[in-house]
Amino acid sequence: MSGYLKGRLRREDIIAAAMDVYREAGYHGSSLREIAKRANLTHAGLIYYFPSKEALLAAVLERRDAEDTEREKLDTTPPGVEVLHHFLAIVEHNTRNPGVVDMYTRLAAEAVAVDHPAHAYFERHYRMARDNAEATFRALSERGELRTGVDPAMAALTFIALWDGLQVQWLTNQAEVDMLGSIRTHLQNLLTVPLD
Amino acid sequence: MSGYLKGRLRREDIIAAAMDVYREAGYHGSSLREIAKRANLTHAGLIYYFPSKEALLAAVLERRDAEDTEREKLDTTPPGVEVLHHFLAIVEHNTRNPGVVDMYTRLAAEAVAVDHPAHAYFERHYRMARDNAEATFRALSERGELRTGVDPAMAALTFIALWDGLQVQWLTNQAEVDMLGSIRTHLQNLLTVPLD
DNA sequence: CCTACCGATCGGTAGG
DNA sequence: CCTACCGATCGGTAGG
Repeated sequence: MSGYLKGRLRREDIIAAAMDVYREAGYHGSSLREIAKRANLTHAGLIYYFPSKEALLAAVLERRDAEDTEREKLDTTPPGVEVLHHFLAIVEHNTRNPGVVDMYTRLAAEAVAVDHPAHAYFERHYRMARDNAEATFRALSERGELRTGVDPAMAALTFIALWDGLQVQWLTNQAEVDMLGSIRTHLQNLLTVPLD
Repeated sequence: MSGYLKGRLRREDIIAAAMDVYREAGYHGSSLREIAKRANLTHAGLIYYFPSKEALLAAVLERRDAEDTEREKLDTTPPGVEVLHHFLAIVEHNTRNPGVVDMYTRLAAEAVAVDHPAHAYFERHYRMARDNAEATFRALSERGELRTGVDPAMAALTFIALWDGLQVQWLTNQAEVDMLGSIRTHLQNLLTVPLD
């Protein structure tokens, strides 16, 4: 096994451990010592791989985006009902992966503070999500597939806000909250065509 | 000025300072020393008034509820469209008080963690909000004022989730987000009668 | 209400 | 990648 490969695997272990700890304690609440312990090394050893606490956070966010091949596909899907199906597929995927949702929600909430190291990341993330949704609703509107009086920009904002809010409710009580059904129903209520 | 009065005023100062710091740093991110400094005493002095960090948090949440005479009024309003007007009045009031919304959102997000000292408080808070909304939609449904096929329980969950999600978006970008308009439009879309 | 202190924990560095 | 350490900060206590 080459030294480079070993190093890469070690980094992956550390990132996975960091995601676990961020999920439980947020960024500020987590310590390099706790993350290092779960990756079986000392906190000084961790710093050998990631030069600072912030650099590790950046690596975690970067890998999360890299994993999101779904988002990649989203970018290349032409605006229309198909995009809504893509959104729903992501929600369904999330339903089977509460850990990632939990980590993301935890960090996003913390990063509302302007001086949080992930603030810029999430600002960009949300803007892209909103723009994407707005373009979709606009295309639907031009084809007459959006109910009369529904404004694409407001529909986009409402959709993203609903998605976020539902994740929080779902994380608090997964048994009682039908995240996928609620979003599907909400979208269907905006459309003049069936969503199936 | 009586000693008791002085003590009560001092406590109010400390609680106000705590709300400020919680808003900026959350509960775990804030220190008794910083809160104390803003209330013009030492952190040991603060502990003279509130025996622990958790006791101060409890006092902050308690006072926030006490201030919410609006919620009190909500409890005594019979289910129906009038309750929706009450909800919208709260949203409008919040629009003029970003500080309190910010503090609440920050704490609520942090308290998703089950071992957070405010976890039980927010669980109760959300359950009450959801139950209240569900009873309202149910009453509307029985009078035929809810659109066909709208399920009161799902409408309540969706409404609370949307409200929460919009607050986060609004806090991040107050200029671009029409919180009140979005909620009003969403509600109107569920009804068969005008919301005015 | 303060001064003075405690034990614990933090991110990061030195030096190997 | 570790041991050993630094300066800073934390919540809480003692004792007045």
